[in-house]
Amino acid sequence: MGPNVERRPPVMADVARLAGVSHQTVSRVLNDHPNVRAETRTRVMRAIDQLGYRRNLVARALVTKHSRTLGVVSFDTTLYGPASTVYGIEQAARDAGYFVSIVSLRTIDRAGVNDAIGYLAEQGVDGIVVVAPQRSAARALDDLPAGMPAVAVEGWHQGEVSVVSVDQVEGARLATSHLLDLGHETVWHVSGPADWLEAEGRIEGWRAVLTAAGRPIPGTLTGDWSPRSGYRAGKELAAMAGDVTAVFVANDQMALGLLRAFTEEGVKVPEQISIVGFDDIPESEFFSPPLTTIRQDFGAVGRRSIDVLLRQIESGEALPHERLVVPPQFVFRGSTAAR
Amino acid sequence: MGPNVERRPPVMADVARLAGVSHQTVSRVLNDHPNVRAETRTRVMRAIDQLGYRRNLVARALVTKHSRTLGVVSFDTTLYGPASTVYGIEQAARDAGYFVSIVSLRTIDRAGVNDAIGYLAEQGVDGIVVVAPQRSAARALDDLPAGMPAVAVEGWHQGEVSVVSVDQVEGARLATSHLLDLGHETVWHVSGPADWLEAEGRIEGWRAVLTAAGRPIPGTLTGDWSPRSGYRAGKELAAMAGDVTAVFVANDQMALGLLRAFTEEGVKVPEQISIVGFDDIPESEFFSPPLTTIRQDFGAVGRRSIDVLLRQIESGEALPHERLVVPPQFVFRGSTAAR
DNA sequence: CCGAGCTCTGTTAGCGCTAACGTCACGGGA
DNA sequence: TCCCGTGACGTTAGCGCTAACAGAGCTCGG
Repeated sequence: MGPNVERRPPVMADVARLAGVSHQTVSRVLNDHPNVRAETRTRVMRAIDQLGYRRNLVARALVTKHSRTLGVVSFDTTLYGPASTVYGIEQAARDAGYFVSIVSLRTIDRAGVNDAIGYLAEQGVDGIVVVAPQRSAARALDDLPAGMPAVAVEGWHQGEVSVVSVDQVEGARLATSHLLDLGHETVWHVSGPADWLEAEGRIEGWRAVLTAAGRPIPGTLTGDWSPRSGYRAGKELAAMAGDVTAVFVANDQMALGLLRAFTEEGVKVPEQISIVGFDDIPESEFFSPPLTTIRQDFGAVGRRSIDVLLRQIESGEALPHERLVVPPQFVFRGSTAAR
Repeated sequence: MGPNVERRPPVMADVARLAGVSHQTVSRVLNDHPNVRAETRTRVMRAIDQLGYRRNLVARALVTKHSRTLGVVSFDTTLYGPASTVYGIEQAARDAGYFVSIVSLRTIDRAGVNDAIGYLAEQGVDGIVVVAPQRSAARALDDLPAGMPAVAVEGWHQGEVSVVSVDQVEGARLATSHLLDLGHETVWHVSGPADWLEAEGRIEGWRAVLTAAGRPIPGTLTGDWSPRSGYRAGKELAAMAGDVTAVFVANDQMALGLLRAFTEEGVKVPEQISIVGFDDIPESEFFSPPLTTIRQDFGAVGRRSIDVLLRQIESGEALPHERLVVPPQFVFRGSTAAR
């Protein structure tokens, strides 16, 4: 044990000393500055891995004003949709050389989202992605710190920020039209919870198709995205089995609940009632019967949102906010049949 | 437009000037230092929100050597298990005042995990959680940067770091014993992919119970956790319907695949074959039939891992590494019945 | 043959904070 | 009265990096 018992990690100056150059030259090597002699470069490199040196990005961020870190605020990343979106975001960010700092909210409201954004701002993120599926949460984007690049995912469409989302209305249209094309007189709808933008969009698309076709519009049943709520809705629907022949359910998990309820009540799918879901979770294909549904490309949403955000960050300017829409895709499987 | 067109965000010195104190006093207010007069404190606070000042945690981290950020490296956070674990981690960390920086690997191997750890170390995280469900990945923990606090989740049990995991062997025991208690002669097993520690643990527990009971041990079918692979296994099993009366499937998604295959082949569950899954994903309760399974408390795993990690960080010392085990829970539903 | 213009490297001055120490006023015990 | 402890600040010196400039040695054209 010499005098340096304190094994503090090596810093740039240590590398410089060992390589016999100035610390600035080390910095130049690390940042691929062109004006460094090849011989000097290798000498520095040798010193670097001899000492096991790693540069301190915190110090770097302090002077460059760029942390190369992006903030993500999301809600319940346990759900398939948010989880997939965040995954897409993280992948795209890392491919572009950015880190991702995540805050996932337990309950989502304006204050919570605001706090989260505040924390991330203090932490020095270069930009923020807000996965804001609820109206109340999306509004928090109105009071972003000045000059903070940001993008909303599945969010509100008329704020000061760009928005990337799947076209929910179109998805609902596809689902509803499919059912009508099959000869069903009308289509019932089990919706997501109020205040969720996705739920609203799906109701809108469903209603629009029925209206355009001049069909009666049944009252909607409201769920909370969970299989259990779908199960409850299924029981209700089964009770009116004669009247109901087609149901568009706002997500696959609730559709599973319906399927279960119908099985219990002896209602045959698709013989008596046809069902269309939404999301295309990996399980849907193996439901009994396999679920006809609308696929959302969450990965694409994540990637696109990072594209938009990075363009904003790297231009250094407040670009005009755009609205990017990812098309949904109809997936035909066994839960729907002609009347 | 005055001379200060450049609207750079306010810094501590700006607050100090406005409040008529030194920047150090501002710092003291921000850090709740006791020796500040109440009147001074309020004056500073007023200046702070008059300017909309937010402190720069990057600068703070540079001098304190603590970023209050934790790194998490995980694999495919789209899957229910990892997603839930990461969610638990994030919640626990934030409750303790820490941020979470995530790296999710596309493919998991030693080099990838090592790189991820390296990035996080450069970024100045105070500690790292590695969700390392595969043997190869778990080994990357052997070459952590010196002095970096770390904890492995669902990982290898004999490294230099603490490990938190659900007791997979015990879970498999519960599943297998249940089936034997029901009067089945033996139990087949559809396992997870090789190299996955969870898959190994479940095989071990299953085999141990059969061995102890002196029952024949059928060859295992191997899946990849996906419903599709379960479906394939189900087709095989259905072909030998007479011989097979009970199957323990290594996760719920594959169990869903089996269910589907059995439905197609006209094999009745649980009348002809009983099935037990693993995980208790939210959907399981609504499968047809509802799935008997083993619940893993991923949230608890996440929370415990943060406990261990923070204890390490805050003690500032290399504590003896421990092995924390979260008990699994048996959940009886409709997919199993007496022979 | 000389200065303009390169390439390569070193020196200096911060980035925005906190730690450590210095200073000053006050107050109470001998 | 003096002394010293203590509360409430201010001042200074970095943390580990990069940007900006400085300077030394070289090439090359007129």
